[in-house]
Amino acid sequence: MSSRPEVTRPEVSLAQRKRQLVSNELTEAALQLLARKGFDGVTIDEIVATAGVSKRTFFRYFASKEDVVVQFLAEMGADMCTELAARPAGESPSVALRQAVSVPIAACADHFDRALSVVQLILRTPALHARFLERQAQWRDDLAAEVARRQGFDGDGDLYPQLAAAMALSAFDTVLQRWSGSAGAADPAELIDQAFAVIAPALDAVGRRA
Amino acid sequence: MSSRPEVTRPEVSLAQRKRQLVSNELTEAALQLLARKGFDGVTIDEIVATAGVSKRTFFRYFASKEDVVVQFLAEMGADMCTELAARPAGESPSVALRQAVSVPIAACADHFDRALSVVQLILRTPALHARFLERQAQWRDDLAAEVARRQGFDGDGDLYPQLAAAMALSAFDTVLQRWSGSAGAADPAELIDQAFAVIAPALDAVGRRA
DNA sequence: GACGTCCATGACACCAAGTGTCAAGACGCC
DNA sequence: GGCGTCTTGACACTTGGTGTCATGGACGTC
Repeated sequence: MSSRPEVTRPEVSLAQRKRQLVSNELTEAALQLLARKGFDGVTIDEIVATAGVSKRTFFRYFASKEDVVVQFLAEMGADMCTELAARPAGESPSVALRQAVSVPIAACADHFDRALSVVQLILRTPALHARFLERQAQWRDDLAAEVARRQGFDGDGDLYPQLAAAMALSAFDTVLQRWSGSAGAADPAELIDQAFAVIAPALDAVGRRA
Repeated sequence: MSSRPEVTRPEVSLAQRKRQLVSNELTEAALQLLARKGFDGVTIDEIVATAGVSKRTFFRYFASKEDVVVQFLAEMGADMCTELAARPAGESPSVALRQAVSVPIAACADHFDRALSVVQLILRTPALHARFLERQAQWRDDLAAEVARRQGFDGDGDLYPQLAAAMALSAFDTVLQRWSGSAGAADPAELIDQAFAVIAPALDAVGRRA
């Protein structure tokens, strides 16, 4: 945030738009090929040939073959944290977390077909599932920090924040699993409600503290 | 080696004992090297050179470089399921699951130093953490099936079994994390109790069913 | 004791993921 | 037009992982 006598184009620079374009092209080519031929049935060379760039460029945009899929859902974690931070302070943990988790779920329902095929691909491919879970572990830490802040925990003393975040993400996972298993037929919002009905007694039992 | 009055077991064939020997040698070499130089700092060639076998043989015993570490904790999942199945039918879900989760934790405390270094290695290495979580997802399904059986759920209708298993494993993860983070100083049994005190209200709220 | 079978192994070639390096081109600024 | 910066492609290279085949040892059978 410098008060620099600004830029002719306050919009994004041409270079950045080009970067975005290449990234989109790569993601598009990858998701289409992977959804059609499976994760192990597609090589990086195939993807980059389709997208019209070199292999080296692929790895300048994505850290790994898994990354191009998982990163497609990357902002989910950030969205959840943002939403949780935005919930009113007085709201109970179960309600606040349910709203937070609902954000990415709603986004899935939004881009229905695309999201469904990606989620199915991830859940069906061990290597992708593993990376997805690992990324979730980072979301969990972020969520836990926010829960601790909201509920006034000082930090590492109590297990509640970590567990509350973990339970919310378990609900998220279970919903995703059911949703993709039903080929999108199940209502995500309803599944979320059912899942949180199960875990809410633990989330809201946080009464006394030191 | 076998200084003990040897029982030549016709049960276990020589071939099987040889297999076990090679497997142990490989695991030993791998864990020592990995703990010392980190996951990315050790190549398969180094490991097999230390163990005195060929690279091809390594992959006849382990599916991947990650596997040699994660498989070291593999029976944990089976142990948990076995213990859960052995708990008395009348026991509440929270108690039964706590006992089940306590089994591998106690095993960790048993082989203290070895288990600690392995757990720390896993939690500190993204690739290993990912594989570990993915393996846990399989444990979760097994545990969920057993929970469903115990509580009389018919199967895929209700989310409770999946979520109960997920919560128990979240407790497991959180305990492992705290334990390894404290370099083994924290008491695992105490951590387990704390964790289950948080999630028990949800586990035991399973009242009515179809 | 010789023979045939099974199985684990090692050697080797091979594919695919990922990285380091470098030269060439595109862009922005003066 | 000239110059620094950023992006890219080409290429070589390391490493994880697999297919294939020949060897050799253990074991059972004659």
